[in-house]
Amino acid sequence: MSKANKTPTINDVARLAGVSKKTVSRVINRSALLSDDTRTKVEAVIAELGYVPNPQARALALRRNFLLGLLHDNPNAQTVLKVQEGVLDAIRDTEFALVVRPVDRHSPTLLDDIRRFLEQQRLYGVLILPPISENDALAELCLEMGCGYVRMGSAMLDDEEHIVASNDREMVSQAVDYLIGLGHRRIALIEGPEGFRSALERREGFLAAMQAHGLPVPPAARAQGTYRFDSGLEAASRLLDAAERPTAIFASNDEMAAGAFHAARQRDLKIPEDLSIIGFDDSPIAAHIWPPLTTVGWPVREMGRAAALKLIAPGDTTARAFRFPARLVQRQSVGPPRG
Amino acid sequence: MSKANKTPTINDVARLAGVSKKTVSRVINRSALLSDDTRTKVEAVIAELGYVPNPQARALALRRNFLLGLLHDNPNAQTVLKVQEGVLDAIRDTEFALVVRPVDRHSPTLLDDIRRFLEQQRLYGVLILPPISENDALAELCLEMGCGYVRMGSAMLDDEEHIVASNDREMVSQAVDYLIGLGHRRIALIEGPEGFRSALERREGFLAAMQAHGLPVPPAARAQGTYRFDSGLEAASRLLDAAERPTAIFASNDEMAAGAFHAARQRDLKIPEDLSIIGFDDSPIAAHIWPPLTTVGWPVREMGRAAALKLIAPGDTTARAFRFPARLVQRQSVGPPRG
DNA sequence: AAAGCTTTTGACACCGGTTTCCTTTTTCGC
DNA sequence: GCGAAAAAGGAAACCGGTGTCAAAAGCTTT
Repeated sequence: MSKANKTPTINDVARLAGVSKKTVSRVINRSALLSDDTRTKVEAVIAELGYVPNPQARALALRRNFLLGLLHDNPNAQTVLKVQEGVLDAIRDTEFALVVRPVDRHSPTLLDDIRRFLEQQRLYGVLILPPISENDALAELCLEMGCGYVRMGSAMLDDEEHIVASNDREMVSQAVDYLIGLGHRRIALIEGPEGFRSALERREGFLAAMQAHGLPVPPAARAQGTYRFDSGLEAASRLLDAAERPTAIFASNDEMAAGAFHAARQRDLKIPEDLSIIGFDDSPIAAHIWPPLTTVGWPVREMGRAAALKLIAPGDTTARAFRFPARLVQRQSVGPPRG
Repeated sequence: MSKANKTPTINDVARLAGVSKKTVSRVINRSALLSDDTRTKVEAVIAELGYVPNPQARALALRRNFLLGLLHDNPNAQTVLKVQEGVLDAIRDTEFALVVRPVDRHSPTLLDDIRRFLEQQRLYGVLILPPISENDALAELCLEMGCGYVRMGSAMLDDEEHIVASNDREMVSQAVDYLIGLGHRRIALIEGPEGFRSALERREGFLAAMQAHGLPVPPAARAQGTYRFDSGLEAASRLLDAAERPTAIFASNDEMAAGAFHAARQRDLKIPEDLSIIGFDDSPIAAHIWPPLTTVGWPVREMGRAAALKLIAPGDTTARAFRFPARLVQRQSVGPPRG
């Protein structure tokens, strides 16, 4: 009576069930060494009281908590959210929760900020999204702090424990093969910014496919962007004003592809009749521009799920895949070249 | 020597400083009753050891933790992420962290799932994003569980403690005034789905502005969508095929506006010459379609920050504002009507 | 019935903080 | 110089769980 209305603790359960705390603890943790009798009895009391173990107390006693962190630099809102959903898929029905932490890639105190964050929150592990997942110092920091980590991205490192990656290079090659198969010969590339592993992989995939078919890639058929809309517009403008106008463009992400759409429109080029465009990411924008953009999509949500599983169930071999296949999403921005 | 490499605890600090735990605790919590002498001494040891208090132990002792939750139903990735950033602005340099929890609005077990989530994580408080922020049962659940909460959205309730809202109605009115000022008379509305407060507010804002100018809104000038791209396309198709074709359309969000673009294009209507379109949200897509979409943007990040402050510093009156102004973002999808 | 196992259970210390309450020291007025 | 009040600091209990280890109970075996 007197202690009404407080959330019940393990002690309350123990008292009501007439057993010790430890026994209740055993029931909670599904310990094998328990008679069915006591188990049933304790479970009844737990149900009656609506008892839920206090996660902070557990975290303290076990000397580890059940918080996963997500470090990201907002490259693409949709991607970040899909990863969050994937992580949630993985931790559903567990006691884990997901803590997010946006960071500023360009901050000079980036590493210190993250260190303070890890010290303060004592996370079980963190997921690191591209592009900051490419920062090796960050991975070392996690190691040093004894914090589990998984890096996501289009990385080339073969570190099965700490990497969940897509296979950008191969996918871009396939996309370019597809263009070539349709008859395109003059295919231009809008590549991503220097220093991004994804930009590198996509470029290499592009060049490899062209070379495999013996097609030249003159400097005028390559332009660099920043992964942003404006830069795609600019890059495409340069490409389309070249002497030998390309009949197709591969853009290293959808935003830049959208910029290229704009550049084509300014020049009265019809898509896909005068110009085919392929993007990368399958972001929402791809479906919402006109004509809908053919692009390469990677299974972000599944990757988020796999990354989380790698942290919380490292023994689970079903989650050991670490290189995920992407697929070409065919919409309406690609056709055979004119004539 | 022997206990090397473990993260230092309050006991280690106490021993090295030659004081009791309690004194160290006093230093951490900036208690007033302490001599400067001891304070300096203890602080030196803390710095030397790189001691950081264990948040789980603190949470246990204080009977409350420092976790804020974000409940959302992914209406719009960009919005969710901006809110996350706003919350991070608010909790920077505090010990709070942000836990995210996507939910499925249509799940029959929605409330139970959230209840379990709150029971398990024992959050300090939660932020609820639209559209699930409109669910009153959810707010009651939080109250019942003793969990602080703030609802965000375009709500009409005047509950300064628990609401952070934008002023959709007034903003839509202004947008429509703007169209009328340019000379438009036949203005159509694509409204959001039944049951969304935001859809309601935006519709009311639209109708109020039309009525204020004595302009009729025949049934053929109204169509309902689901807030999704496809529905905008369909709705606009109906509107544009009506006997009296409108010269301007207000769409209740940007995605549907993008769908309307598509419908206009199918009918060879030029934007803005033949048809002006205004959207709502200022989502990334608005800047990435062609022509760039004039739209109404609301200060999502600031609202996220305000919502978080309401939870963690309820006394702070600078954050008491609860109705945020939106603003018209003028791009290129609006012009005077032809002729 | 006693001895010897195995299974089940509980007492107690501990995780790393905070709170309560009490003792010691300092300050200060007279 | 003394007593009293105020300031400073410490001992022990507590928050709600888990780990260790030993005791109790149940079951064979002889």
